[in-house]
Amino acid sequence: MTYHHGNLREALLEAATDLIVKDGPQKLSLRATARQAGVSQTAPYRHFSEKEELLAAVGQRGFRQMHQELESRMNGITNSRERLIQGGMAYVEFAQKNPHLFRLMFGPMMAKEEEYPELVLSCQDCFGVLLAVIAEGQERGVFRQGDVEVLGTAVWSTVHGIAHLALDGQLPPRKEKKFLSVAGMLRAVGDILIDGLAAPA
Amino acid sequence: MTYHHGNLREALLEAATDLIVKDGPQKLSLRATARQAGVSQTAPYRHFSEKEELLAAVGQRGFRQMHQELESRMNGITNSRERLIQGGMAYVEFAQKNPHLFRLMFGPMMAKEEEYPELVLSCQDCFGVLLAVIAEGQERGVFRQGDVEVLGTAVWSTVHGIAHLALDGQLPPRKEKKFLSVAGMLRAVGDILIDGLAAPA
DNA sequence: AATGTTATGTTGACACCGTTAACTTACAGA
DNA sequence: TCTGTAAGTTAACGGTGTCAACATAACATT
Repeated sequence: MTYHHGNLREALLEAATDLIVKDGPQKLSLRATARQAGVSQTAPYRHFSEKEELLAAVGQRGFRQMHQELESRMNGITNSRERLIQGGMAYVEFAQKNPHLFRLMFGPMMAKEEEYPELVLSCQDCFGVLLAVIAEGQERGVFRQGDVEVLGTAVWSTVHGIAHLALDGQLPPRKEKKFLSVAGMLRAVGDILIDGLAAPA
Repeated sequence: MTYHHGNLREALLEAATDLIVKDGPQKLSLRATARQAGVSQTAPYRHFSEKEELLAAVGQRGFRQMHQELESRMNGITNSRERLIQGGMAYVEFAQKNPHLFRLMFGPMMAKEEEYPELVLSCQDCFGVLLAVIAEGQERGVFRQGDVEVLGTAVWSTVHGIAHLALDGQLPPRKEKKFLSVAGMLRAVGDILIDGLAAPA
């Protein structure tokens, strides 16, 4: 038993992630996080200047995890169109499996790039995965020519929007159409988008 | 000066909206809201059972305002394709003009349909505007056939995603491409999507 | 007009929270 | 071994959400 914890920063991130996954970022208290890590209530201030900084670090961890899941899902698929779809599926599934974390990742801290540059960078890392797929598809003549970032933004926006709407329970379209799963919805929407993205015959 | 306020519920919503627009929903305190409305700190509990219920009501108001702005923007435009684009523009501009409110509207309360059915309904009202445009375009043979809600979800997802990414400062694509405005981005992305949405020649 | 009920406001209190200040302990290099 | 610094502690401040108990105004019935 040491007075110094040794690796408190990581322990706090673990604890905070646990609590957030359970109850959402709104409910997270710094004191509860410290408690969960078995440490006094002000110990976190040796590692994070304020609560929001801890939250940003948790978000950054989320992006790293998502990056990993994206790559492992698309691994081994060669068809560009299918790679894009599977990447989108992994993205949406990540959001559905970790709704609170996803909301935190794209929460209000994202808008403050000067304060949390690392958070923004780890987000852009994920975007990079998408850009690579599109560039590859362009080289193979599967996708239309044009600025990769513009095409990428089109895809990202759509997938990101689907993820958000799914979290909000607005997907699949309501009424009596519960038979359309989120995955089915994503494929249907993806088909429309990719038709527009396709290279002219 | 009356003991009874007369219309405290509306006054509280006004006050809360003001405070949220200024500092975001996170910072809003029920007590500050009461203060701003010139009333004791527990008076709000006569109109809202808890803080979140007040927030949900503010979000609902946001959806009503957005609905209005959507309709007034698309008013008078006949070309279906352009109607869709302009509607999307109004949607994204609303998000950019009211970032905190937009985040609140699509915040965690949206996921609890049983607790806040009216919030969800006022959201679907906005979706309805979009569905109408698409159905109209289908009748005119401008858009491809198919389930209106599926096509609508495709468009909504994209526009919604763009709005979110814009709030997060991820739009326009970073690097040196600041020349691409959000509006320009929306049009570029919209073109891709609508190409996929177009009726076969 | 008098009276009782209910809706709407008030004060006071409780436990919890974020954050700062001042203090203590462990370790690392001279 | 001494000393400075990093990493922990306790104590305290003002603010917050929420509940219980109380007060007043509006209204409905007679």
